[in-house]
Amino acid sequence: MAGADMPDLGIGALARRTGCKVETIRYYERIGILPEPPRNSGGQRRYHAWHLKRLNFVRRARDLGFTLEDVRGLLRLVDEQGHGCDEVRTMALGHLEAVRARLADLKAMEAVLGEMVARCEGGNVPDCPIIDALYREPA
Amino acid sequence: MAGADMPDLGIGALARRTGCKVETIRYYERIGILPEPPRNSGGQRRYHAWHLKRLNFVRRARDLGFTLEDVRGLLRLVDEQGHGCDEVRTMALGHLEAVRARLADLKAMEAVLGEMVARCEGGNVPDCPIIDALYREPA
DNA sequence: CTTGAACCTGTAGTTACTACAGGTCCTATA
DNA sequence: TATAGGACCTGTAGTAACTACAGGTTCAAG
Repeated sequence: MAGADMPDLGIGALARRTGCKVETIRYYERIGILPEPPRNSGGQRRYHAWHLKRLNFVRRARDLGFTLEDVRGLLRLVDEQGHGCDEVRTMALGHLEAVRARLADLKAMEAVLGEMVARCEGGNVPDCPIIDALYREPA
Repeated sequence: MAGADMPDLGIGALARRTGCKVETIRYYERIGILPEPPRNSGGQRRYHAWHLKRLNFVRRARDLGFTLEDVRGLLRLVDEQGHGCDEVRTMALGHLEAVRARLADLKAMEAVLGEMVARCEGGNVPDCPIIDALYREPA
């Protein structure tokens, strides 16, 4: 029996519960990622559990590196009842490949940087091996 | 005896030799990364070997993931004669750490994505395990 | 001399937010 | 009930690092 049943949330409370910033939530609404919530008599946004769930979905997908366009696609698939699991899988696989490519890039960068720094251990030589390395091998 | 002595280069030739786009070169000039070259009688930019060397330096540093601000700092150090090798080393080390942190992030992403996709292998279940995974664990 | 590629400037678009400015509303306390 | 101050509102502009035009000039080859 933690939170009783939750009537509705202001934008700040939603932000706290999802880890998004308030401005980000309004931004998602503006670009159509999060639907416009109802407003109270004073014109302020009131969110329900549904919005919380959806925003958490968005945030998790973003954390995993999906672009907002990807997220838009995933949400579309989620919203079609009986969504095609293979479409979702295809998107996730494509993204996984992109992540792996980026990983390979970063590993190469790490190797070059690591070697540059290691060669420099010596200290204060007049012609720095790091600068030299940057001038050499334009890839 | 490859290229004889090279008198000067138009912006397009410089672009071809460095792998930068023409617009990028003009952009670097605008923001002060690449100094303004002399112009010919018609007002077009003429580059020399020095610019080629400097732009290659910039490009290589960018390829290694240094920001333009980093590059600005590196160039400043390069231009001070008797530059401090330890300053350069500190920058490179800092950057190496950033790269390693990003690598760790990406590896975590890869693991989660990989597992999501693997659980989905089965095919066309009505409630997709990937979507489920995105709804679960808001991290 | 003509044509078409290369070049010029200046501005706006991209991604995914973030940060104001200048106001209105809500709520708790005195 | 008055009021203080936090939460909220809209709209715009800024960030990084380019990229992509539009609407013109210049260059070089034939």
